[in-house]
Parts: sequence; structure tokens; C-alpha cells
Amino acid sequence: MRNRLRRLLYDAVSTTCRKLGQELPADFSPLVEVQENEQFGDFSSNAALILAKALHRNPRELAGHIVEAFDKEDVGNGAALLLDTAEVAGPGFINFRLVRQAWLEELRHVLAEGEEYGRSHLGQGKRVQVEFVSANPTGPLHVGHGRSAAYGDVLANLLAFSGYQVEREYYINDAGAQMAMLGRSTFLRYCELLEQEIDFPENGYRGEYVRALAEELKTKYGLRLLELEEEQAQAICRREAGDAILQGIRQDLENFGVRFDTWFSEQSLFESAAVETALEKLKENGNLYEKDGAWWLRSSAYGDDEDRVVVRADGRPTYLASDIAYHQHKFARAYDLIIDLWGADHHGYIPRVRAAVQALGYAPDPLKILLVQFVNLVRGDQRVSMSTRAGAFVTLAEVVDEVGRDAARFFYLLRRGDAHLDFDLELAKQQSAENPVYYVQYAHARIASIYDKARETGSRRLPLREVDFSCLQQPLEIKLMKRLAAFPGVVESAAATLEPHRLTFYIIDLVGDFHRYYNSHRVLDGDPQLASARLYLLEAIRCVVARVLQLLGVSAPTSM
RNA sequence: GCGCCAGUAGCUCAGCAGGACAGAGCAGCGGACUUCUAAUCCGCAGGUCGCAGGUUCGAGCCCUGCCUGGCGCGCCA
Repeated sequence: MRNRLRRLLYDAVSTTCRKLGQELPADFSPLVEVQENEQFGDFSSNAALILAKALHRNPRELAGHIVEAFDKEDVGNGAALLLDTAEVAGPGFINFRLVRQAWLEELRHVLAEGEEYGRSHLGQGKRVQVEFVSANPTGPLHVGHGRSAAYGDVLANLLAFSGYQVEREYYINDAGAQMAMLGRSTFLRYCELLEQEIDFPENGYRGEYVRALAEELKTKYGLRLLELEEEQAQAICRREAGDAILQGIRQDLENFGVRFDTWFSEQSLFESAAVETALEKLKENGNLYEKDGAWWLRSSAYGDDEDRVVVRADGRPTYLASDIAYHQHKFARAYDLIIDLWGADHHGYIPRVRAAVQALGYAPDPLKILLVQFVNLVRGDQRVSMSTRAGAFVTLAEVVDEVGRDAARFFYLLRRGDAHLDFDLELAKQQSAENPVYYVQYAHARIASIYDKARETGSRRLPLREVDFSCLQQPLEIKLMKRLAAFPGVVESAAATLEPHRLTFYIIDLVGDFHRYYNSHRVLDGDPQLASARLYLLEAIRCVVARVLQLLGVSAPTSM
């Protein structure tokens, strides 16, 4: 419906331009949006306002021309069937009012599509990789990772629903100094258990889980690790601890409803010589040079503030080295869109990775680096700070345990990704009106319960073909139909802007309308025609609610 | 010192690519269950959109400066 209107509008604007002897601006893409405010009609467009800017003309005047052109196009395109009026308003908006029949048609359309309503081909089958979470396997996932997990997973769902071919990837930082520190920390705890004197390093991993890992090593190896060279023993500890932690991470994500297609190991980049190859290439094209004994990426030539060390003077690579190889690997896999979802604390890293990609000879456009801001965990009025090394954090698993997967996921998506999030455990746990996840799920359950009631009382729903929807005349009913009709646009804009939280806000609004409707109108008590029509309206609502919950990875209960 | 994100109602936040009167939830006050689930709904009250300039026919949104909070700026990750 929106697309039909958009096409008509586009024709009308073209006609107008031709008449005025002006070129249609190349980047002309007017908004056509569902209007919630009755007074402004059903749909409205800012076409004339945008055009006015480009053509340096009076917007109201242009709008007048467009509306005039519209009337003529109208007849030829059969738009008369759905369009009631098109008028100029305010500073130059064009407001469209549809005949009510148009909404009824859209309702039938929703019912025909069912839970597939809103699926789009925006992505045109393009391949997109979403890399997210990617936490070091040096400790369990905490609440901050949970936000990335939820955000990335829903973004991936959303893109898949929008016609992209999506792959989810987790980059395992299983090489480097932090893993070495994990090995050392675990080894020391192991020694401690065997009553050796230890000197625990300042920046070691102090979490309880390290002691637990040491305990397992003690069971498995007994005293044998003490008999080895310390270096060798630490290497074993590192491998054992890393594997165990990674296994835990997979499990936590699984429990959180997040699954990855690929677990990509940093270590493998060294083993396959991918790092070496990438650095060779950079040396060849002059983007990697030696200075003070170290190797530097000429990142300042590609927008970074300064050049960055890739290989230290002592020969050990920095993180950037593997990141260069990793991104080369990503680009070599020829995705149309590569999304890196990082914690906001890594934002300073963006210019150098973008620079690295360009230094390798790739156009950086397919790479989108998104940031997820920090999570402040709040328990009542107490603020919990999170630091992996200090071991003072609440894990994702604990949160899922305490508030449930549904509430946790929903809460994470209750804010824009780039805004700080206060996650209140007490609130998420509450089964009350304050908690929006139940508000939404309750709507789904309520509809299911009306179906039950209908079945019990034998009030049969007439076949769709025989139902005359024109008996749906209540303002709230029209409003619900409009709200449903807005769904494809919400999906489209959420996918285009990579902002999954818009789904959350939309669904809260939709079920709000539904709850109001429920409280003011009886579904089953009317005559069979009306009852059937209303049951179908409910079914359309249920489909969209179920679909959005599915995209959010939240269950859609039939009773609560 | 430089950079990134934020500053909207008492609180937590929306505000879609500058547009039509700034919205929601919670908290506060007052109402609605012999009814398809009250995990719901209705009503009232509540805001110089951090401050000051600027661009524009039009700014919560863009530009400049300042203030406040968070986070980064390493041959740490």
C-alpha cells in the first residue's frame, strides 16, 4: 500500500518537474509515512519540502503542483480506488487520506501473508556478515557482552528478514598476552592449591572462576604440572583454561538464544600464516615500514591520527597485526556488507582498522563498525561495576538465571545501541506493568485466550472470504489497521539504519493499542459477522506480535 | 590536551534522513474487575529539549563555543 502510494507520488513529482522544466534531483527520495495523527490524514509526505530545497522554490506552491498532477495520474493508475484526498498542509506537506476500504484491503493483505507480513527484499540477497560479542576467552561473559549478544543477534535476524543472507561470526581472541596471563593466573592458583608460595601479579585474573579452573587442573593433573618447566606448565594451563572458558561462553550464548555460524580463531590466523601474508603485502605496497626496530602501519595516510605499531621491536605482533589479517580474510570472503559490533571502549580503534583495510587495497565502504555503549548494572539503588580482571562482575549467565532469557533480551533492546543502558535487575525481574516484556507477551497471551474462549463457546469464525470487514468502524480498529500497515516500514527503516531497537518500540505501541481495544470493545459478543471480523483483526495483530517477538528472540506465550 | 557517545517531564527514555501542536512508561493524584486473563485500561497533573550564539521559510535534530556525565587516546587488550 505504502509502495503503491510511493510510486504514484514519484510519478506525480516527475510530471511536476517536467512541467516546470526542472530536473528531478538524482537523490530524491521523499518520505511517505503512516500518520498517526488523524488530523493529518493517513499518510503524509515531505516530497514538496525536499524538492523545494533542491529547486529553490516555494514548497507550498510545489506541493500544489504535485497534488494537481496526482489527480491526473490518479485516474490512469487506478489509484482512485484507494485514495480519497490529497491535500497540501502546513509548510508544504502533502497529506493523503485513503478510503476506508484501503485499510480493509491491507488487513486482508496481512492475513494473507500471516507471520511473513513485513518481510522485505531490501537486501536483495546480498551477503552480510555480522561479527559480534567476540569476547576474549579469559573469563565468562558479563552483562555488557549480553547487550552485544542481544543487539547483534536481533540485528542479524532483522537483516535476514529484510532479504539479506546473514552469517553470524564470533572472533575468538585466543592468541596474545591476555591469554598468556590467563594461563599464568590459572597456574598460580593451581600452585596455591598445592600449597606453594605464590606472588599473584597485579594485572592477573582474580576472578573466582580461575580458582575453579585450577581446581579442575588439580583433579586432572595432580602434581604433574609442578614437575614441568614453568613455561610449559603455563602453556597447558592456558590451553585448558581457554578451552573451558570458551566452552562456557558457547553454553551461555546458547542459553541466551544466540548461535553463531562461525567461530573464528585468532590463533588460526597465525597458524595459517595469514598474518604473515597480510604483512608481506603491506610491506610490498609500502604501507608497512620499519622504525625504531618495530614495524608500523602507515595508517596516517588513511585518516588515522598517527601510524600504529603492528610488530613490536621484540618481534611480538600487536593486536592490530591479527586484526589486519582478520579483516583481509573478511574482505576476501567477499561479503557485500561487513558489520563489526564492538564495545564502545574500542571506538578509538575504528580509524586504524579502517585504515588497515584501505592499506590492503580495499574500498572500506562494505565495512560498518557499530558501537554498543556500556551497561550500568543496577540492583535496587546499588550500582555494580564491571571489570574482568578484578573479577568483580555479574555474569550474563547469572542475569539470565535471575530474570529469564525473555526479559533479559527485551531489556537489552529497550535502548538505542549508542546510548548508555541502565539495566535494573529488580525491574527486569518484576512481573508487573513496569516491565514491558510482559506487557507485550501478555497481549499475545490475551489473544490466544480469546481464541480459546471462542472455541469453548462455539462461536465459529466465518471463512475469510465471507467476512465483510466494513463492520470494523471503531476508531481504535482503524488505528490498529494503520498501525499494522506501518510494520513493513518499521522493518525497512530499522534494517536500513541498523537499529533493531525500533522493533521494540514499535511492538510496545502496537500492543498498547491492542490493550486499549481489548478494554473498550468486546470481540465475541457481537453478531457473527462482527465477531468474525474482529477475530481476524486479532489474528493479524497476533501475527505481527509473534513475528516481532521472534525477531527479538523472545517467546510468544499463549497463556500467562 | 585531543577524540567518541550522551545531556528532552520528579525518574528511565523515544523522537524514524531538519518539518505540522515535543511523546511514552514509571513515580504522584483520581477512577474501572458478577464481563474474552486487572501482568490490563481510563482521566488529571507534569517540559525555557544542558547553556549561548549561528545556518534555514522552519532546529530537540545541522554548525561554533562553553558546561556536566561516561568512555577512549600505549611497542595494553
